[in-house]
Amino acid sequence: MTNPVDLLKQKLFPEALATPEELAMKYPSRSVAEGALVTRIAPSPTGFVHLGSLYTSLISERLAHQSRGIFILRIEDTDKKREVAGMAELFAATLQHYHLTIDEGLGADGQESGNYGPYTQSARIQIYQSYVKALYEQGLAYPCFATPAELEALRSHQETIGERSGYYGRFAAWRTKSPEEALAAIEQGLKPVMRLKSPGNFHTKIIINDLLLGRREMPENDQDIVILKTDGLPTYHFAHAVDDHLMGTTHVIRGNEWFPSLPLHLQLFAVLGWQPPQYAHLAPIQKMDEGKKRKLSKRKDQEANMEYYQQAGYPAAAVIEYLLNLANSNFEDWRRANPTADNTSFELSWKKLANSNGPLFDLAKLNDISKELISRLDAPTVFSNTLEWAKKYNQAFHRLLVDNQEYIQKILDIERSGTPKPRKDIARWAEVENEIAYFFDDNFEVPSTVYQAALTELQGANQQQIIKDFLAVYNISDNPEMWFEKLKVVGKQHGFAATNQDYKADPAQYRGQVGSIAKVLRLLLTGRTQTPNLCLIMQVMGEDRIRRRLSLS
RNA sequence: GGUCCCUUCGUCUAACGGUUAGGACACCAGGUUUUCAUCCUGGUAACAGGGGUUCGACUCCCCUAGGGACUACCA
Repeated sequence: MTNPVDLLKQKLFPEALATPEELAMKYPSRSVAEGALVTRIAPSPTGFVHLGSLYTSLISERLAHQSRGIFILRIEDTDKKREVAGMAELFAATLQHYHLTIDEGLGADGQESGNYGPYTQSARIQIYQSYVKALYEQGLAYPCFATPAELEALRSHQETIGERSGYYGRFAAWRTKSPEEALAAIEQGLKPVMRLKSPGNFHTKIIINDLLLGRREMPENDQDIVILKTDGLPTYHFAHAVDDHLMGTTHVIRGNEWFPSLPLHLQLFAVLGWQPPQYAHLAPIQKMDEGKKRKLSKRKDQEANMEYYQQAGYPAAAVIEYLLNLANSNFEDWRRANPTADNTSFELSWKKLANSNGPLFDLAKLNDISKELISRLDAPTVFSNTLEWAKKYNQAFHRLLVDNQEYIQKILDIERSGTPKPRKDIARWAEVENEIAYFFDDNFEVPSTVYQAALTELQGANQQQIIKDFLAVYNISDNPEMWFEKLKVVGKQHGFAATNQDYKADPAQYRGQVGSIAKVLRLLLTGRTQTPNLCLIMQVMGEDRIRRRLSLS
C-alpha cells in the first residue's frame, strides 16, 4: 500500500520526469572564450514589438557579439491567456529587420536553432517540472490550493492589520499542511499551484551586485511565490532561473522593473544549487505625458510600437543609432569621428550605460539622425530602400518606382553624389514620394495663389517674354554656373539686377533682382517655392517637360 | 502602506573635490546660396531645495521635495 507522501507525489508530478542530474548531462555548461558574454532577450509574445524590447535586444546583442559571445532569443509564452499568435515570429523578424543577429533560439525563419533548446518555454514544461519535483522532494516546494478569492481575502486582511501583503510565513496556510490534507483537496477536484517554500527572512539584508546600479542592499525574499501555475506552466521567476542556468546565460540584461525581484531570483538560484548570472537592469525609455514622465506604454503610445517606425519608413540603422545614442551618449562623438563606419563597430560600454537614467523619447533627435544617415547614402541605395518600403506600405508609389527606376534614381541623385554636403531633407522613406512628386505630370499643377505671389515679384515685367528669351539661350547641358549666368543676362535685359548687392545699391534702377526670375521659373516648373538646385532639376526633367510646363503660362 | 531606484539647459547628456558648468538635438539671430536644404558664425537656456564635511561641493554625507518601478496562478 502506498503511503500518503508517495501518493501525493504521484498526483502532483508525471511519471517519467528527467532528474536534475540527467538534465545537467543534457545541457552541459558552455565552453565559450574567456570574457565572452552569453546574453538573451526573452520576450513574451503578447503583442507588438516594443521600442524598449528592441533597446534591450540591441544592448544584449552588441555586448554579446563584441565579446565574441552568444545572443539568444527565447520565447516566454507561459501566459496562455495573453498570448497572441504570430508575435514570437514577429519579434524574430523585427530583430532581423534591425540587423540584430540571433545566434540561438527562434530565428527570423521561424525555426529554432541551438543545442540548449527548446527555446520556447511552453515546450519546456517537463524541464521545469523536473526541478519543481526535486525542490518538492527536498522540502523546498509545496502544493497550494488557495483559491483566488482566498488570496484576495488574505490581501485585504493583511492590509487592515497593517502587514505586508503576500503569501509568506504565518500567512502561508498551505506551507504546513499535511500530505493527507493535500490529497483531500485533490479529491475535491481542486488544482494546486506549486509554491517555493522560501527559506528567506525579510529582516535579513542581502547584498546585491548589479552591473549598472552597483552594490545595493535589499531584504531577503520571504514570499512563497508560485513557481508552477495550475496549468503546469512555470511563472516568469522560476522559468528565468531554470532557463538561464541551463542555457548558460552569463549576463541577464533587462528592464529595471525586474530589479525588485532580484532577491527572489537569487534565492531561486541558491535553492536550485546554481551560480546566478550577472545582472544589469536598464532604465526604461520614457515619455512626457501631461507634464509627467512615464514609461512608454504599449497601449497609449504609437511610438512604442516598432511597426510605427517601419510604416513611417525610418531606416533601420537610424533607429538603431538613436538607441545607441541613448545607451552610450558618446556614440554621437564616435559617429562624427567615423562618418562612414558601420555602427556595429562602435564599442558599447557598460560604464556609459550605467549613467543612463530613464531617457525621454525624442522624435526630433531620431529625425536628425535619420536625415544625416540618409544624406550619406547614394541614390541607388536610397532608391532600393524606398522601393522596399513602398512595396509593403504604398502600392501606388511602389508601381511608380518600378516603372520609373532610372528617372527616379536621377532625381534622387540631385545634389547627392559628388557633393561634399548632400541635402538633408529626407528623414523617412515615406517622404520620398512627396520629394519627387513634381517630376511627374500626373496631378502636376501650379497653385494659383503661389503663382500670383510670384508674379508680383516680376514688378510688371513681361513674364512670357522673359521665358521666351531664357529658353532661347538655355542649353540643357549647361552646368549650374553657366545656367545662372544666362539667367542673369536675360534678367538684365528685363531690368533685373544680377545680384542682390547690385539691387540694394541702387533699387531705383532695377525692377528687382535675378532671384525673382528664378522664383517664377521654379514655380512654373515644380509648383513649389522650395526645391533643390533648379538647373539640376531641369536637366533631370528633360527638355520636353521643361518646354511643356513653361509654355502653359 | 511596504521594498527599492532616480534627479545638470526644453530633450539626450559631459564634467580626478578647484571649469567662464562642455557638447549634441531643438529653438532664435546673422552670414553664404537662384529658393529651400546644406554649410558657417553667434545666441538664449541647467547643477530640485535645505543642511552639513571641506580652504574649496555638480561631485562626498544627511534631510526634504518631486518623479519612477515593484508589491499577480502577467511578464
